[in-house]
Order: sequence, then structure tokens, then C-alpha cells
Amino acid sequence: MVPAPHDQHGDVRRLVLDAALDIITSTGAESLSMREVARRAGVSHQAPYHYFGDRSGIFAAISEEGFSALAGAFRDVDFSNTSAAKAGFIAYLNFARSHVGHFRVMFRQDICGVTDNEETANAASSAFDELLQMVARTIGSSVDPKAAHTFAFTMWSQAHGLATLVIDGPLPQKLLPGVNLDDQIDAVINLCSHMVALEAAEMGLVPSQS
Amino acid sequence: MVPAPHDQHGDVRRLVLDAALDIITSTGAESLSMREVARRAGVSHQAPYHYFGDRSGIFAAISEEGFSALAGAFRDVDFSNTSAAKAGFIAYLNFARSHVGHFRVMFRQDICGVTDNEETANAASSAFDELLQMVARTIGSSVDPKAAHTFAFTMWSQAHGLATLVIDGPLPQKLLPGVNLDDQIDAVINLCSHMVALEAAEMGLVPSQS
DNA sequence: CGTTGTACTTGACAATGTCAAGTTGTACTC
DNA sequence: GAGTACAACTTGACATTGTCAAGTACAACG
Repeated sequence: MVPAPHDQHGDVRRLVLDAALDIITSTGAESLSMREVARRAGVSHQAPYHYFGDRSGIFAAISEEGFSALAGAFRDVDFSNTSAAKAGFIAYLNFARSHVGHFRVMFRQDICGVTDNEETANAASSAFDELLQMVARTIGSSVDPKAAHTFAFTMWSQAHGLATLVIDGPLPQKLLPGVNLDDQIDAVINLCSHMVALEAAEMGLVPSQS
Repeated sequence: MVPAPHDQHGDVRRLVLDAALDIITSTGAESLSMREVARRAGVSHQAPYHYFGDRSGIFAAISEEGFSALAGAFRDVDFSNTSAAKAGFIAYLNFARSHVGHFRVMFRQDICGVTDNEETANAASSAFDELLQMVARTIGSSVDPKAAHTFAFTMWSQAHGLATLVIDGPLPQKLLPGVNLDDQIDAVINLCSHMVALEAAEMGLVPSQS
């Protein structure tokens, strides 16, 4: 299901995907209608089906794209100025906030279809691998895999929960008066990073940094 | 829009709500069709509209119910055996896993409608208040409100991220071989609680407990 | 006994998801 | 260079959906 081999005029697949992302970003994934997507992409109402099979095919493609981009974002993190943990949190939040459409879809396997698309699964796996490497940077690589996994799930939960509550959840409405969203996010990230550093230090593997 | 004043035969409102929750729990919120709900509840295809106005009205009602139940779950937490933090994490996860239908809806204001239903907002507020109390139990009540808020958002993010990744996300597929889901969840909760306790201890407000 | 209001139901219609069957153009063979 | 094959669409059709409008039934109140 790779892009067409001979695509002469404008890449319809991309047009469709971008139209879908637009809709998802502005009105959410549930409101995505195949016909509306087609209309925005300027093609017939069946063209999207040609490329993606059905709605969940579009979601699966978006999900794959999202996980690839997330893996890339992790890979490009600059660890020189802060702890690996903090840099990771920031990268995750930046990704979520700049890829709202992708983010809203990629963790929802209920809408990506049970047809757990292989490419999507691969993209998700490589993002997870990057996460594990970030964890290794934080707690060292000599820890046993079980503990490393638990640590990874924990950091992932922290970042993911924050991103979710910011994007779709009620966090922005719960801000204390006078505190703006960006500052609040920073504060939470700092606290998370600090807690992670304390834990890592207690594990005796790396010195507390940050 | 409280339940009808004189409801003689079986409570249709409840039937509709339960049918909706069934569908959401098993196939997700997007696949909820008003007509299917009506069919399952054994009423005409317009009965749900009478009570809820439209789709988002049903979601708002479910959301309200969910936040009330969550506030109740927080209120009923037994703090005698563990730290407040750990008890809170456990309560949150238990709630999410036993109320999948509610949980899938309540944090998605995109589908609950912009008509931010007042009752829903109140229910959400009281759940958040309970959370703040739990935080006060953890870090003491003498901390300034800004720091307490940040702490609350942080713990909420941890719990919420974990719950989300477990219920709709890919966490269950990323388990190490030989580790089961419940044990992994426990391990993450333990780590989170420990980190929170370390942080609280460092803040010098309460002794590290757990 | 008439009025009012709630709790629905029935009917209708435009829009949607999706199947089936065209149409067009490129590519490759013989 | 005619024929075949195949990708990349389009057009048409149909059951199903969300939602508006109008009806019916029945308790409560005066």
C-alpha cells in the first residue's frame, strides 16, 4: 500500500491525508467523514477508498506517519543542555502539540482498526525503541530489562498523560488564575524530570542531574 | 434536564445511557450511532433525542456520570494502608478499568460538545477538588497553591497517562514476555508512588512513606 | 371537561459509508 | 504498434445515519 508507483499529477494520497489531518485537528477524529475528506482534497468521493480501503485505513496511515515522526523527534533530541528525561518530556510535548491530528489518532487502536496494519506496528515499535534508549540514558543500561521497561512505561505515562490532558482534556481549564498554559506545562515537566532524576539517583546508577 | 418528574414505566433515560455505554465500551465512542442506541434500548429512534438533544448530549451525560463516580472513588479511598499517592493511583486505575465507557468519553471535550454542560463541569470540578485534597495529604497543605497545583497536574498526568495507555493505547502489546498486564501496572504504580514520595520528602514536608 | 406539558412515536430528507461497475491512461508484451 | 493488463481513478446506486417536523397518548391541573 506504498504510494503509487507512477504518480503523475499531484499526489492524491497526500492530499487526502492532509485533508483528513486538517479535519481531525480542528474537529476531532469522530467527525471525519470520508466524503468530506474527498471534497476537501478535490477528488471523487471514492478516491480515498482506493488508497485506504476505509476510514480505519486512513487512521492507520496517519498513525504510522505519527509514530515515524515521533521516533524521529526522539532521535533528534539534543541531550547536551538538560537531562535525558527532561529533553524527552519536552520532545514528547512538542510533538503532541505540533501534531495534534496525528496525536489524536495514533494511540487509539479502536479506530485504527483491528487490522493492525504491519507498517503502523513497525513505526510504533521503533518509537518505543527510541524511548527505551532514552531510558537507558537516564538510568543507565546495566539495569535489568524488567526494571527498564517499568521505568519506560512510567516516563511514557507521565509524558502521555500530560500531553493528553493538555490537548483534549480539561487541564487548560483548570489553570490557576494568572498562570498561563505554557508555564504550567513547563512546571509539570520540571517536576517530572526532577522526580525521575531523584529516582535514578536513588537507584545509584547515575548522579542526580538537573 | 434531570430525570423526568413522573417516570412510570422503566426509566428510558437510563436504558439509553446504558445502551450507549455498552457500545462505547465494546467498540469505542466513534461507532456510537443514535439509532443503534435506540434499537438496543428498545425505543423509537427519536427517544434518545428527547432526553439528550443530540449525540454530544449523551456524551455529556456520560461524562458527568463518570466524573461523579471518579470523585466518589477518590472520596472512598482508604488511606490507612498505603501512601495517599499510591492509594490515589490505584483508585484512578481501578476506576478507569471498571468504567471504560465513561473513561473513554469524559476527557474528550471535543465530542462532549462545546455546549460545556454545566452539570458536567461541576462534576469534573468536584473530582478535581478531591484530587487536590489527595495532593494535600501527600505534600502537606502548607505548600503554596501554585506548587500544589503543579503537583496535582503531575500526579494526574501520571495516573491518566498510564490509564490511557492501558485502555486504548499500545501498552498491553509492549509487555515483556512473561510479564502480565496487572503486574506491570502494579510495578508502574509503585514506581510512580515512590518517585512522588521521594519528591515530597525532598520538599521537606512529610517523611518519605512507602 | 378542557388545557397544558411531558414522553414519546412516525414520517421525511439530506448526507454518509460502502459495494459494483465503468472509464482513462500508462506500460509492457508479442 | 495492436493487444493486454493493470493502476488510478469516477459515476451510480443503496441501505443506513443524523436530525427536523409533526403527530399521538396520557397524566396533572384548573
